[in-house]
Amino acid sequence: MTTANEAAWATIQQVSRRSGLSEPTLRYYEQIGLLGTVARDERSGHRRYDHATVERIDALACLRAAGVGVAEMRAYLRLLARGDEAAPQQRELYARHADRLSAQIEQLQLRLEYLRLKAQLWDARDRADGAAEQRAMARLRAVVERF
Amino acid sequence: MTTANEAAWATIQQVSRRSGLSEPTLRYYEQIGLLGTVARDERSGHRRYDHATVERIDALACLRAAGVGVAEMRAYLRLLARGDEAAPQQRELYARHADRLSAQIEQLQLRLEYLRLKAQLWDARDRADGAAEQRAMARLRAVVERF
DNA sequence: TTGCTCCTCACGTCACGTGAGGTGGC
DNA sequence: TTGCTCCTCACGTCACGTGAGGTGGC
Repeated sequence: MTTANEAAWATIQQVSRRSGLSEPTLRYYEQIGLLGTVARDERSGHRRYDHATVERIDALACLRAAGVGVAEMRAYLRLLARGDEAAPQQRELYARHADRLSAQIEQLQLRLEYLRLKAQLWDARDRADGAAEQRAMARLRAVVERF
Repeated sequence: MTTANEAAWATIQQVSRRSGLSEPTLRYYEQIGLLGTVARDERSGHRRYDHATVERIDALACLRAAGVGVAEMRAYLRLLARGDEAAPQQRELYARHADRLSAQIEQLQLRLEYLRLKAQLWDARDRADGAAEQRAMARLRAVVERF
């Protein structure tokens, strides 16, 4: 007997935590045909995600994180079905979305700087520390320049 | 006479590019009351975003990037209206969302690594380079471990 | 005159989220 | 027996996107 931890399958909660996709999202993806057939426990009807499905969800979750929508996920799955024959297209697809995500992360890092500086600004105001407030405002102006 | 470049106001397109919010989104935010009153050109009816409004949109856009929804944006605006009195809450709000965004960025960086390695994997397969394929797969397993 | 940007209004869409009501497993 | 997780199904929601049809500015 095996526990879920070492088993050949995973529960929906485990897959949700791993992938960052919510449980409703995993059911939704299955319903619209992104996951193929997901095995079930015969008695309970609970989903049992096997290794291949989990790997597929890994890929979909990473694409989703890059802002890819359902339509292009289907395009990806069509390439996947063609195997090594579609290797150049797979390379292109992954590289393209990696580049987009990379640019997106850079933007987010700038926004993060902004949020941190705003926190510092209000902290300075809370402490009535005029000098610190001026420093935060100067750094904010520099960040905003790069928007 | 001034050009838009050096003017005291900005067009919706300029604000859209700066903030990363779409033009429909800017109109939507105005409609639901997040922007207050946006000035208009008398003849054309075109929006003229003044400096204060642009700064407000900067803040909203950064919060949006951190995944903040409309409801909490309103909460933020209520704090803003209270001025320095609400400084501790402002500090807390910004710090909280900065922390969330920071964690989110870390996750995204992991997903980015995954996408890049997948691109390398398919590139190796395309070139029928078995050794490179094995290396990419090994590195992929290491990344997936951290999901 | 010709693009280009902008406008309003109505409706559509995408990707889920949220109960209600119920069943299995330790 | 009691939480806990999971199920289906129907509907709701959030945050916009998308035309249609039209007007102003260089």
